[in-house]
Amino acid sequence: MGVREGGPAGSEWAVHLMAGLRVRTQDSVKAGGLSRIQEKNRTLILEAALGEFSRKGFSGATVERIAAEAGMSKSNLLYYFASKEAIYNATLAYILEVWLAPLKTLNPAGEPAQELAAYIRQKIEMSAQFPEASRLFANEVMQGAPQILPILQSDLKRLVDEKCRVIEDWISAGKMRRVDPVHLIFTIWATTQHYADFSVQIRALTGTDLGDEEFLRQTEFSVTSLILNGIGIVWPQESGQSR
Amino acid sequence: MGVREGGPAGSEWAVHLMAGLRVRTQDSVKAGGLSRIQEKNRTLILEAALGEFSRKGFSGATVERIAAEAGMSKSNLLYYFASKEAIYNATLAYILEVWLAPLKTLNPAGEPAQELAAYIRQKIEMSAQFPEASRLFANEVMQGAPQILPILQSDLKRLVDEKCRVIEDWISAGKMRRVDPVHLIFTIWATTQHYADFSVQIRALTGTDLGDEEFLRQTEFSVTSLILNGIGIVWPQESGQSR
Amino acid sequence: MGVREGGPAGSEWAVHLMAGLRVRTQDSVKAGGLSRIQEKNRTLILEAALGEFSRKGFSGATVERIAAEAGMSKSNLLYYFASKEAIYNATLAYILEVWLAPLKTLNPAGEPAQELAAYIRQKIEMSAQFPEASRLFANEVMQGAPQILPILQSDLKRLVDEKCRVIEDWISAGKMRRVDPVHLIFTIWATTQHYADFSVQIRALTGTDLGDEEFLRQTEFSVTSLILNGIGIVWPQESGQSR
Amino acid sequence: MGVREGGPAGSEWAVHLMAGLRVRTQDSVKAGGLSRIQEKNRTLILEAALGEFSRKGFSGATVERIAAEAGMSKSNLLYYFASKEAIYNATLAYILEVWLAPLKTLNPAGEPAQELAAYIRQKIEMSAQFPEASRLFANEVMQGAPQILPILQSDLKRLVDEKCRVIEDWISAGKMRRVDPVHLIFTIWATTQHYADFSVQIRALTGTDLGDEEFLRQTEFSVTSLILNGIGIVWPQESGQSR
DNA sequence: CATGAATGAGTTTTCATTCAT
DNA sequence: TATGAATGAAAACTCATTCAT
Repeated sequence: MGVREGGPAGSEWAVHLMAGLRVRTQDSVKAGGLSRIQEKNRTLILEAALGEFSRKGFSGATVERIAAEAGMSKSNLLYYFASKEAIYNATLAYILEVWLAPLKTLNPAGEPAQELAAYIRQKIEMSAQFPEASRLFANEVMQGAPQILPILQSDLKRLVDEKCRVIEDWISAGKMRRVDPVHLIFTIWATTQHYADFSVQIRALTGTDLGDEEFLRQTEFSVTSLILNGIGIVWPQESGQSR
Repeated sequence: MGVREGGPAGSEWAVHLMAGLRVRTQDSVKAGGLSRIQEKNRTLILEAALGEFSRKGFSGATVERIAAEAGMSKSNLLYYFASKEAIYNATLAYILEVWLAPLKTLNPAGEPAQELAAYIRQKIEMSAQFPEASRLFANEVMQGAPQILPILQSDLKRLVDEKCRVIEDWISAGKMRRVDPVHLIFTIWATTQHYADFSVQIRALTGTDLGDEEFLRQTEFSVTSLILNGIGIVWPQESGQSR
Repeated sequence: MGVREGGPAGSEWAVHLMAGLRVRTQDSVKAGGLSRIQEKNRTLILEAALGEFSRKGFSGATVERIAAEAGMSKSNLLYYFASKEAIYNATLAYILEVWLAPLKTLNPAGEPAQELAAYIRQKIEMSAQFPEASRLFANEVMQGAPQILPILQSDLKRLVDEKCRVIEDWISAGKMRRVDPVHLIFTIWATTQHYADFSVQIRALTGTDLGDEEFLRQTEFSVTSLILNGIGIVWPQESGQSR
Repeated sequence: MGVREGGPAGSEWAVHLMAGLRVRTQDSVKAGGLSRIQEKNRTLILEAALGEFSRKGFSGATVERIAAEAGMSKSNLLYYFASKEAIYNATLAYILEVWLAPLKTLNPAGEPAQELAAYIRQKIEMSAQFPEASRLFANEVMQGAPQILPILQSDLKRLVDEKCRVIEDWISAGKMRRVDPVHLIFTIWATTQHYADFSVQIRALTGTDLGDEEFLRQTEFSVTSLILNGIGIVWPQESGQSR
């Protein structure tokens, strides 16, 4: 599971995002771009780091294990990233945009039913495909967001404010029940990410998790229908087959 | 915030639970009982450990900081608990029962509206009063539940199965919309715990968190109303003022 | 040679100074003083560190070698001093006062002949007994005095300014030739310390160094007579036998 | 200050010496001579190395910084010099001859007043123009002269012995007071080099150093007059303006 | 019950040097 | 000539744990 062993990415937009993200990650390193080999190694490292950090947290992770998983020597890894913290930050950056992207797709011109259903579906698919990213992000925030707090306060805040206004407009237009938009967003985040972050618990209780196609569909359906009903939108049951 | 500096406990049952837990935790340690001072020190350690582990995770926590926060020497702390892992396990145990208690109160004989609303309210109040416990638990599960997986698979699974049956009965009785009970439970867990686990993010986006009485009420109302509406229960709006 | 293997300190004032210094070093650590064992180990470490740092410089020194020379494990050494830099600073402090002390003894009420002769003699004996201290100090200053620059600019400057005024007074009183006092002080420092700092070169050129009693006397005589004559003081040849 | 950024060389003979040295150093490298670019790069490296080694000492210096300062890659630098130690040795060689050259100019046929005054002036100007060289040399000797001890014992010893005989002759001829010649030489070295090696301390105490023309003249005057008076030579005050 | 002293295993990092192109 | 990539050995810490008192 996760970026590394996820196989061919399942949904179009996720592939697209990952591709975009990589490009951006690259040219932020040095003017002039990276050599083929650098690009390859950086990616290997970041994917190994994502696994290690999400499994063990920052302190529990070791540079040596990341290097081993990336198939290179510790020294060589440190040739690419100056320190453990630098790897960690790069890994967060590697993930952050992808992780926050779905919210951007919420289209003010669309109908809340379709828009929110699509958003929830994307979030759940993210949880299914990139559970490690979800856990890494959760870990970072739970420890007080030492690295990304500024981003949360600026970029994310701006984005959330904007989308809250979209929801307000839908409410004003009578298209959905009056709810506090920010709590609606939190609810969507909470429910969808829960399936990635607590997958061990979910597996302990249900015997399966989002890695299973069938369970994924069920989850998508349950969450979407509960939330849409919760905001007073009659949700056409025949969705959830989108994949 | 948290167990230690929680100030006057907000709700009756939580106080009751904590008190109960303490007694139980304490006298389950060693046959023969503990001296007054032992009892006091164990509690000091566990509360310090809760803070440290929840802030830093298992690997990031240090025995020295726990000892310092508990106001004793490292050596003395290790007189009470044989190892860091032992402290960690004791801390988990210290918390687990309290953390899982609310679900037990779901009364089959009650009406789903009242029962679920009460359950949600309890969970949110737990998040408000014991955010460190929530984070500790989340951390443990996210890292694969190395210590508590067996408990999840046995005790928790039994409890969840039982309550799922309760919900099924309510559905069969036509008292609520047909939803997958386990997903309903997950949704309640996810949304309520989210406010504790991601409080830094919530604060970054809203400027406040559950520590604020006003925000706590808002959250309680939003979450409860969304979920109850989501399962087809008309929820009397004037609740949420229960505190 | 040096503090450690210097045997019983040769001259009274040096012993006195070292003793004074130690006391000061001790109680600057923690209120309440150090235990017997701590005092012993701190001293062992500082003396080992003095040797290592003076031989290899800060970068060339290794904590492991200092620990070995102090007869303890690296970890135990780091129990006493938090870092290599801390050891280095403590070593500088351990030495600095002793190193700068002789200048303080320059007595305005005395005759320049006696006073300066005594000062030169002290400085040369310092070089003979604590060549490692001299080299450590030289090293520090030559690398730009990263640690002690503030002390040079404040304490030392004050002291030098004061003693320059003493010399000015002697000049005004017609007791010595008109020279720039600060250059006189530099000349005394330079010549006396040179025998410690460049002892390897001196040994290569003369076959001996200040460790040899005979050479020590010669040096004392040559330097004192050259400088005193240089400032127009007829120097009674029978001194230099003071030891 | 130093070789690199020395600006317009102050005195004729120093320029001459440096020039001579360079030629000699260069074509002594490899039989067959060096290409234009090799010659240039070797010089760049040696000048960068001089700065780095004199600032940080051998252990504190890094090949990478030398390479950076020389404007080339580490790998390329190591193409020119097989190892860090090789660079260090070459840098010492690059400097040594210049550093020791002034003593050679002491002319037995001349008058001690002129000869010694000229020698002192040369040494002080060396300190002013090549303080880095002075510090490098001091560092090497203070660490036990690991690289140049043989040279000190052979070449330098021969030279010093020879010049001691010159001084003896002057003494025998009644041209100066009876002093131990070797101590006289040490005194000249010590005083003149002190202004380069301890320039940070000098600046801390006087606010200036040999980089300042005015201070340079003062120093030259003070040191020369003190030493010449010290050996019983009446020194014509109006010199020291030679530059 | 309590603590200061000591330690060994592990972890991050630095850096001279080598390799391949 | 020149350089980017890679590495191994060393070094400075960190920290849970043990020991002695």
